Amino acid sequence: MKERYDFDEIEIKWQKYWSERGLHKAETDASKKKFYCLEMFPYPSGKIHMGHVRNYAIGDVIARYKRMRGFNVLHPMGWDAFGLPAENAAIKHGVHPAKWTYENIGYMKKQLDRMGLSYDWGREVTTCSPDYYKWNQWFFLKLYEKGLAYKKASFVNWCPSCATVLANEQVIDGACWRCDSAVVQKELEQWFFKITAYAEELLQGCDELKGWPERVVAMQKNWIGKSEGVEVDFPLADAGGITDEKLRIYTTRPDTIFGVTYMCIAPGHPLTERLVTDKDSLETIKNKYGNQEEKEGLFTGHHSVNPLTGEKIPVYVANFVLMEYGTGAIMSVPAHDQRDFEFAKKYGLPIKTVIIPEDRAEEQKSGRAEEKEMNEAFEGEGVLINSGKFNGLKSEEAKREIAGFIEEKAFGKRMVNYKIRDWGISRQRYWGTPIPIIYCDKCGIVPVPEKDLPVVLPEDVSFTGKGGSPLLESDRFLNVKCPSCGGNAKRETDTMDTFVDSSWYFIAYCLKDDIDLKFQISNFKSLIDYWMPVDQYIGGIEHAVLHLLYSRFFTRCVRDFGVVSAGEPFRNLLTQGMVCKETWKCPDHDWLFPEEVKDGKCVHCGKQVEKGRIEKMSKSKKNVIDPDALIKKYGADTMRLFSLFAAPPERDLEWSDKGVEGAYRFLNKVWGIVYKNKGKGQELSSLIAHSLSPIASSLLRKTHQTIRKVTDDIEKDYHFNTAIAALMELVNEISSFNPEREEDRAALDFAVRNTLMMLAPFAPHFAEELWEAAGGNPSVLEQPWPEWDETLAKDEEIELVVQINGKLRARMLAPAGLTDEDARQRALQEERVKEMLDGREIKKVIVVKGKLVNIVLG
RNA sequence: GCCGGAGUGGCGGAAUUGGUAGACGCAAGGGACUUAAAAUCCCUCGGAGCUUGCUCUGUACGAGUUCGAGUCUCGUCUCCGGCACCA
Repeated sequence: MKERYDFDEIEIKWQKYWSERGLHKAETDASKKKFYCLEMFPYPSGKIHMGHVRNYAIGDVIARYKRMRGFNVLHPMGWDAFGLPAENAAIKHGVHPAKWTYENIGYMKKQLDRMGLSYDWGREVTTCSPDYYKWNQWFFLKLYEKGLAYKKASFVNWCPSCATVLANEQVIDGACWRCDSAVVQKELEQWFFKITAYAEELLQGCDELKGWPERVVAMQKNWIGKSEGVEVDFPLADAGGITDEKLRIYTTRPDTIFGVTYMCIAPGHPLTERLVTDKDSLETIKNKYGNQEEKEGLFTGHHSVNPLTGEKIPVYVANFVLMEYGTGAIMSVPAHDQRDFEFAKKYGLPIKTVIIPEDRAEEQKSGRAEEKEMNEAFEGEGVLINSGKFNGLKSEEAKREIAGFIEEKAFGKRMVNYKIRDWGISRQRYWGTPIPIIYCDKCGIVPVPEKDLPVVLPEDVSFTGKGGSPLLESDRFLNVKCPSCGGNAKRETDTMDTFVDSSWYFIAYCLKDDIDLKFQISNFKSLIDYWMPVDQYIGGIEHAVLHLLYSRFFTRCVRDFGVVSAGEPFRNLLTQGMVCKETWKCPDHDWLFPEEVKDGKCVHCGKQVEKGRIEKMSKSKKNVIDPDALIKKYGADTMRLFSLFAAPPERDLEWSDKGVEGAYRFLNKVWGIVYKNKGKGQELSSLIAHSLSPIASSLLRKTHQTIRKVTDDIEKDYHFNTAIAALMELVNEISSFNPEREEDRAALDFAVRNTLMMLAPFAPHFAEELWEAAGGNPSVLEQPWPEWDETLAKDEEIELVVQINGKLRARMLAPAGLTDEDARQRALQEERVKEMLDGREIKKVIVVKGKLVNIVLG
C-alpha cells in the first residue's frame, strides 16, 4: 500500500478488475429478487457534461447499493443516437451522421467507464442501429394495423431552423425545444400516433405513480387536461326560421347556457367558408388565428337559435376560438367568461347575467340588488337567475340538471374532452427511423411487409442542408415495387421522431446481449416481465411530459401487443436537479470563463466584471466544468463524492471548486487512517461490547449508529448528502481514536471496515483499494451491506434537557434507560432549575422519554 | 390567471411523529508544526449584551393552536418551475 492516495492508478486497476470479473453482468434468474435501476440514456453529442455525471453517479450508487443488499440488479446503458445534431454536423463538416455518432459514442463510453459506472455493457442499446430501429418499424406496423398510427393533413408546428415538424410537447413557449427558434404553423401531411386513445388510461394511471415526484404527476395530468362538459347543437336560422343545419359547441358550463348572447366559430371551422361571404375579412381573421394580443371577430351574417330559450343569436368567426379543442365552436356567455366579455365589449354585443354569487342571491330575492355596470365577467359559481325553470339552483346542481335536460330533449349530450393531441411523429429529416410505408398509385398507402424489415437508411445521400430530406434524393431508397401489386411505388421519406426510440429502450435492455431478434419480440415476454417495470428511473425534470408521457403511452401499446405485462414502465422516478455554477459577464466581452476574470476585472479590457446569477451550467454562459479535467485532477471518486454530497439529488446543485477539494480531503483522510493502521487489524468476531474499554465501546456504538443512519438515508429517499455527512462524522471519530489495548484495535478495525463497505457505492475504486489493503477479500462490492445492532447502537448516556415554560434552562447527563419519574426528579433536583423555580408553583411537568423535561409554572 | 415547489448562519445544506435550531462540508479568524510556505493537526465561528458562561434574541413576515412550533392552521410577501384564449 502506497502512502499517497494515487487515484489514477487505483481507478484504472479496479475498473479493469470489475470488467474482467464481469461483476456488473445481470443474469436473468427468476429465483432472485430483481432490481432494475435505470438512468436516462444520453444523446451522443460528443462529450459527457456535469449533468450526466450527476445523473449517472446517483444511479450508480443505487445500483451498487442494491447489489450489496442482495438484489439481482439490472443497470444498463445505451445511446439515444438518432437526432438532428448528427445531421447538422454532416452538413457543416461533411462527415456522415453515422460516423459522427459512432465516434462520439466511442469517446463517451470511455468517459463513462472512466467514471467507474457499473453498467452491464452486454445489453447496450444504440438506437441508430438497424437492429434497434427495426423494432420501431415493427411497432409502427402494429400500431398501423390497430388504427393507432394514421396519416392526416393538419397544421403543424414547424421549426424553420431544424427544417422539421415538432410535436406539441416539443414546443416550449412557442419555440423549438431543441434550438429555441420561433415555431411557425404549416399545413402538412404527417403520421400520428393515437395517444388520445389512451388519454383516460394515462390519466387514471397517474394515481398509481406513488413513487413519482408530485409535480411531475401534476404536469402530466395537466397536459392530458381532462374536462367534463356537454356538447350542444345550436340550429342555424335563416330568414325563414330554423334550418336543419346545426352548429355543435362544447361547454363545461351548461349552467350558463341561458346567458348565451352570441356564438363563435374558429376560422378553420368547416362552416366558416360557407357562412362568410366577405372572403377578404375572413382572410384577415385567419391570419390572426391564435394571436394572443387581441381578440378579433367577424360577423358571419348568420344566426343560430339557443335550443333552450329559442332566442336568435348572431354567429361570429373569432380568432381566439381553437379548432383543435372541443368542436371548434363555442357558445359565448359574456357575463360569465372573461374572453367572451372582452369580445362582447369590443363588438357591442349584449351581456346577460344568469349567475350571481350566493351572498348576493339573498339581496336579489328582496329586490334590493341593483343592475350595476360590469367591469369583468363573473366566472365563479353561484345561483342561477334568468334561467327559466332552473332559476334558484346552485351552479353545481344546475350543471347536472341542465345537462340532463339537454340529453332528454336530444339537444346534445354529455362529453369528456382532453387537451392532449395525437402525437405527430413525422420528421422531415434523414437521421431517424424510416417510416415503413410505401405509396402506390394503385393501392394507396401500403405498409412494408414485416419480412422486409428493417427499412434501412440509404448511404448514398449527400447533406447539403438545402431542399428537403436527403432521402428524397436517394433513388434506390425512394423507388420501390409495391408489395401489394408489384407496380412502381414510392417510399415514405419522413423519419420518426426520436422520442419513439426512447419510448421503449428500457424494454430492449431486458433482452440479453443482442436485440436483433430473429423471432417475435413477444416470445421474450417472460424475460421482459422478469425485469419490467423499472424499479428506479433517474433523469432530468425536462422530460416531465415529453419522454415520460410517450413512454407510458408506448408501454401500454406494446403491452397490448403482448410484449410486456406492465403498463406503467417506471415504478419510481427521481428527477435530479440541475448542476449550476456562478457566471461572469463583461460589458464588452459578454460571458467570461472564471480564468478570464482577475480581481473582478475582465482580462481583455480591464472593465469591471458583473457577477451574474448562479445558473445551469452551459457552454454559452462559460460556467461549465469539464469532467475529464476534474478526473485528471482529483479522480472519479472525488468527483462522484462531491456531486452526491453537495445537495440532495432532487435539488439543484451549486458547483463549488472548494467543495470538491473538501471531498478530496475527506478521501485522503480515510486513506491516511488505513495506511497508519495497516497490518494491525484484529479479528473482530470475538468482540463483545461489555468487555470493551469505554473508548472502544463508544467507537463501536458510533459505527452501528452510522450504519443505521446511512442505510436509512439511502432507503428513505436517497439522501446521499446526509449519508455521506454521517460517514464523515464516523471518520472524524476514527481519526481521533487512539487504540491502547488489543480490543481497541479490533474496534478500530471494525469501524474502518464498515466505513469502507458503506463508502463502496459512493467511491467504489477507493473503497476497493482500501478494503484490499485492510486485508479484506475483494471485492468489497460483493460484501453484504453491513447490518447494525440496535442494542449496540443504543447510547448508554443521554443528554437530558430541562425546559421551564418551554425554554431551555439546563442540560444534564443521565443514563439512557431512565424512567420518566427518574427524569422528572433529576430535573427538579438540578441546582440551576431549583434556583429558577424559586418556590413558584409548578403547574405540571411534561416528560419526553429519554430526552426532555418541561416544567410548566403557574 | 391556474397548478406545483421553496424561503433556516458569510455559503452549500442538517434537524424522526411538534421536543436541545444550525449535523456535515465550505469560507473566515486564531494557534501548533516549519527557516518559510504548502499540507496536516487543534480551537473559535447566527446576532446582541455583559460579569466569559450566562441572558436576551433568532428558521421570509403577521396572527393562531400548544406545556413546547423551523415543523401544524390561517393570512401576507418574495422567489423558482410548469401550464395558459382549452370554452
